[in-house]
Amino acid sequence: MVFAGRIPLPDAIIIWHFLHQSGTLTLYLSFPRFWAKIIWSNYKEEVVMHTYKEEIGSILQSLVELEPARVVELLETPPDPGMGDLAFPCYVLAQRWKQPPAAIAARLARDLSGKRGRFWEKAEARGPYLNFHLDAAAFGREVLEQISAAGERYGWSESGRGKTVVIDYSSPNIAKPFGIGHLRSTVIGHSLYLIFQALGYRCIGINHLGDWGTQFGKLIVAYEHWGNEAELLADPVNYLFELYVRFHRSAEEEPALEDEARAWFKRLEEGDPQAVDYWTRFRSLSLENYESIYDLLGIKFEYYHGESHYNDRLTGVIRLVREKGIAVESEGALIVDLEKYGLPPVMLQKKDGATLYLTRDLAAAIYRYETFHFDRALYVVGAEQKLHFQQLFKVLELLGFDWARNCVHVPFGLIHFKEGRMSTREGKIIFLEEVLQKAIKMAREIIEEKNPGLADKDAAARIVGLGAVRFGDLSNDRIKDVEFDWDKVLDFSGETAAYIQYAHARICSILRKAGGVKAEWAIGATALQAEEEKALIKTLALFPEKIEAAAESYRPSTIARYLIDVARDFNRFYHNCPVLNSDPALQQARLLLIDAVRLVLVNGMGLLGIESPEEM
RNA sequence: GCGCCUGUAGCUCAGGGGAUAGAGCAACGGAUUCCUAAUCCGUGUGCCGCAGGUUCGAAUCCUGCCAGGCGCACCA
Repeated sequence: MVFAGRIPLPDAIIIWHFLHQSGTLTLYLSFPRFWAKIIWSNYKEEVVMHTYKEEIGSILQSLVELEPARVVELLETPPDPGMGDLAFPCYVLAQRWKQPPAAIAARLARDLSGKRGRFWEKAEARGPYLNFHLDAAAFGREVLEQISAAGERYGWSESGRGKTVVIDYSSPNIAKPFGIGHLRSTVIGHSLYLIFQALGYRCIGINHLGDWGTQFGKLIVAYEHWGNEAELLADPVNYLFELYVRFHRSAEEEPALEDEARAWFKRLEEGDPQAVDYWTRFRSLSLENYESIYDLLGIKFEYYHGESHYNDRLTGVIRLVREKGIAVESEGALIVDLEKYGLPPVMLQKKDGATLYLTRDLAAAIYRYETFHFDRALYVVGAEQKLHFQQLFKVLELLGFDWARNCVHVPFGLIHFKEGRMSTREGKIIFLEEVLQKAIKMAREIIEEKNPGLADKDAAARIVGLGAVRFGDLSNDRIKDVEFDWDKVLDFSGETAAYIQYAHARICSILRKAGGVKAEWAIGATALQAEEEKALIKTLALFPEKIEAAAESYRPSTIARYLIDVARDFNRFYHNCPVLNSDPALQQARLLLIDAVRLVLVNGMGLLGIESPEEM
């Protein structure tokens, strides 16, 4: 509860405040459905809706007998800015009012003729639509003021305040090299982490390392048969990879090796010292490699809780499942029959007594809830594991955990070669490290060619190269499969991170020459009347809702696409509206505008885990 | 066999009930006395997989089919 003067505002949260030199205090408040600005000056309160959408929603409320929120939902953007900035389609009213939509639009336009709002200056009918035209000056000033005041927090909100979201991402099977296939979970998960954090959630990032299971039995068998210490220490990750591939090649002709591997894993689960010793070495050797890549990518986790972390909780889980009476013995194994729910049965314990992936996921989920009391738990894991998660969540539900419905599998498509899928077992894999290094090298070459005078080329190349790889993965809808193509990875033109970074660098260059900006210049926004300027301002205003949309659908691509739009709008502006070579008043307004663009680009790219260099 | 996902321009993909379906790449042409040409502008392209249905209105929702991918008990 916040008190605005004498008016109590329930459920409001102060987002930020700004004390002007004049003594005026500006408060931005967040309500459950909208947010508002309150300006205090001589005890007069003025409440202004944040967006013109909401303003229109309240204006139309009485005229069309619809809830403001419903009106806002129906509002859309006309195909051509010349038609207006926002359109209300009148079809919905046609049935209720028994009139053709065009007649309704005309009538509403008549009702509103001569009227204007704080952000719109006129409304007119065009066919079945009631089109609103923005007051570009008032709107532009408001947008620039807000962005300038919010700065590096522009777009952020408090909608997730007090809530916790646990995000399971990256989660590679170690003892295998970090392949390009691991990139997706890593960057999508990390981006979701940043997005939820921007919305005020407390985020817990967990790297659920695949550091347990039969693959370690396989490695031990391979090492016992063919391994040698010197080679292992010389190049641990590649050597383990070779052993892993060799195991699978040999196992095709000698299936007994698989039994040997299972036996070793069983020994590991029983705590056999020799097995544990092997496991510890293999685990730490490959983890070193993983950590170097996370460092390069700037990714951190709150916890590296691998599957092995839950070992001492597995018997408890098995006991719980038995107590609840949902498990049955079948062919010597312990399973849960899910036929009633249209799902195949799941196995929790093999006939040799060893546990499985799902058993450990069960233990992990329970542990996470007990530890973090999450409001939501996300699993950023490939779409091919959809069934696994349906089963996991169903078993949790059968165990009586009502928080099971807050567990969400965030699936993504497979990354594959033109020729077919990647396979670690067959050695058909691309090393992520190689991809990153090549991208950085290519970026470096382009910088050498385009900007030979740049001071720190290596730093810029690193940012641009890593950005290209990340953006390539984040800009398409995560659910779609992607084909790995070197040409595409190493392409820096068109809809890429470099396009956005380049726009950012251009802005920084202008700002350096101008020597800075001042928030007060927002008053001059009246001067921003060019089509390119109006389009840019409208696009900038969309940023907060894009972040919300990305979180709601768990799709960072929403933000990536949006940033392409921002950069494109900026580039058009750049080519048609000189900043430094314009009249002082216009120059100030334009400087503030491009500074706002800069903030949106930096904040938005930041949510994708991508940096923006000041020069490139 | 059963289940899930995907199918939009030559290629890669946006758009996920609303006005004439959009970008990038590739092709061709143009823009640099001026803030970085990794940019911008212009030219051409579509049975939105197919067939039904719901709706005032469907690329978008529903059903069936086709094609591709991915799953379906001792791997993770």
